[in-house]
Amino acid sequence: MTLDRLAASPQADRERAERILAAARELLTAWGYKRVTVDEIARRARIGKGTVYLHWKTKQALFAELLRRDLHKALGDVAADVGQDPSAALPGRLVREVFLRQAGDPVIRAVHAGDSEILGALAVSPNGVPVIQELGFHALLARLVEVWRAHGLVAVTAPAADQIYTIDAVLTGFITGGIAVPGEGLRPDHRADLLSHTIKAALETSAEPDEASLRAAARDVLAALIAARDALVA
Amino acid sequence: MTLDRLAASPQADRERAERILAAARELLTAWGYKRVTVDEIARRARIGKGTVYLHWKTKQALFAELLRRDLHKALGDVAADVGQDPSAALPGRLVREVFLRQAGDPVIRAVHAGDSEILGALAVSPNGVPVIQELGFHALLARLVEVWRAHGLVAVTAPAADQIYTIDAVLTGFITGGIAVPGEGLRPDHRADLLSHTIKAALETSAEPDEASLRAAARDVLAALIAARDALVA
DNA sequence: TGGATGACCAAATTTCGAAATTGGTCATCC
DNA sequence: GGATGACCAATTTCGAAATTTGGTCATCCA
Repeated sequence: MTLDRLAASPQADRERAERILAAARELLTAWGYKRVTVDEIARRARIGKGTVYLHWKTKQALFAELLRRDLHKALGDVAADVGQDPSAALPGRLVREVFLRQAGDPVIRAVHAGDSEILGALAVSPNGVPVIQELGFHALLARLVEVWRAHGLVAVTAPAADQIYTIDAVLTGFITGGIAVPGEGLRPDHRADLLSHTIKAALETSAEPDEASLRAAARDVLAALIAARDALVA
Repeated sequence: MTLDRLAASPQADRERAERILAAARELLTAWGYKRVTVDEIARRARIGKGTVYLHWKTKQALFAELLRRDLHKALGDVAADVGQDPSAALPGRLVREVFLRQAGDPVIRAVHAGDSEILGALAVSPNGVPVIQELGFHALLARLVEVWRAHGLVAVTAPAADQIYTIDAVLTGFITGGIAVPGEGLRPDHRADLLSHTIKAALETSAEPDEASLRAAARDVLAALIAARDALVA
């Protein structure tokens, strides 16, 4: 998404873009989209303001790439987990990983929570569609459910649409946190365990999956994650 | 919570208070707390503005009673269900009922969702505590989990605090709805079914409860609901 | 000579005092 | 003596002036 235009050297050019993105990320989590000025980003990256516009056409485009970068990394990390251990492809386990990524990254959390305070103009795309949809999260979730069903990891007696909705609602509930329970007495990884257990109980088949089908499912889940990750670059 | 003060007749006085509350409820759901003026309420109730202040000391006090009234009725309704059918006391069933009440009542929904757009100054009490906590929702939930555990309807292997948190998060997730899934393609009662199934799977013991303990649990659940309801009046 | 820059501009946002509105009171009136 | 609406202080809204900011481009070196 960087503008095509020659620089001193492709090497230096890329490194400069990284410096700009790093400055933008810092400011975004600290101040939120609206309060961050391009001037301030340039100052932190120790370049002129005009130089920012040699890399991105608009402020929005810059932050959109920032979002894609973070999400790209998160999806890659989750995919790596699945590659390491096939059982990480199970619904409960996978949702657990997603939860922990957002707990550890303010930007990703903002996306999942639809936090317009931080996301500002990025919260909804020009078409009025929430970024998280724009970013293909729903398509990925639908694909994952499809894979899980195909490999018998979740019950096929219930409609896939219901399972998608359930996962989305439960994940959102754990991310935003409940209303009634005061304070955050629970550690993120413990909350992740509760979420994992809930998803597992609500969706996974009671029978333990055999090694072979789990391994096959993991391969498809991995492919879906990588496909979703790579789709971000397009 | 009405001010103690003599009126033409206790009968007429009470009826007038009801007219005021009805007008306030209409306006609250249509415009939200902040945009509703006491003047407009009085106009709709066809009385002078000063008369409103013969019933409540402040605008906040008026709406606080409105909230309590709606919640009082909802808790009574749920209690009635449990009285009718003991199996309505099961976690999944009970949460289902709560979900349907909030789906059907804009004021209750606003309370559960923490909708400060509608609740305005009511969203948080003067102490900065969310209304829903102030209204004892957490205490009720804790008590219900305690009862369910005592009667073997939910597993006692997991800590009660975890179960309370889980119910709260899941319920909140279903009320606010997920982020990724576009549109509301699902009917409220169908969403209620999915919620019910999720809670049941995540918390209830696998063994079907015997008639006797279910009946005993229902009695305690009923008592807890009534106690929570009556606590609103204090 | 072309990549980097910051002065510059139109548009959006913030400021802040004036004007209007509103929660709450109370002298007045049936 | 219960009900009322004119009235008041305090808050909110309005709006125009002042400031800020996203984005451009003539200028400047390396």
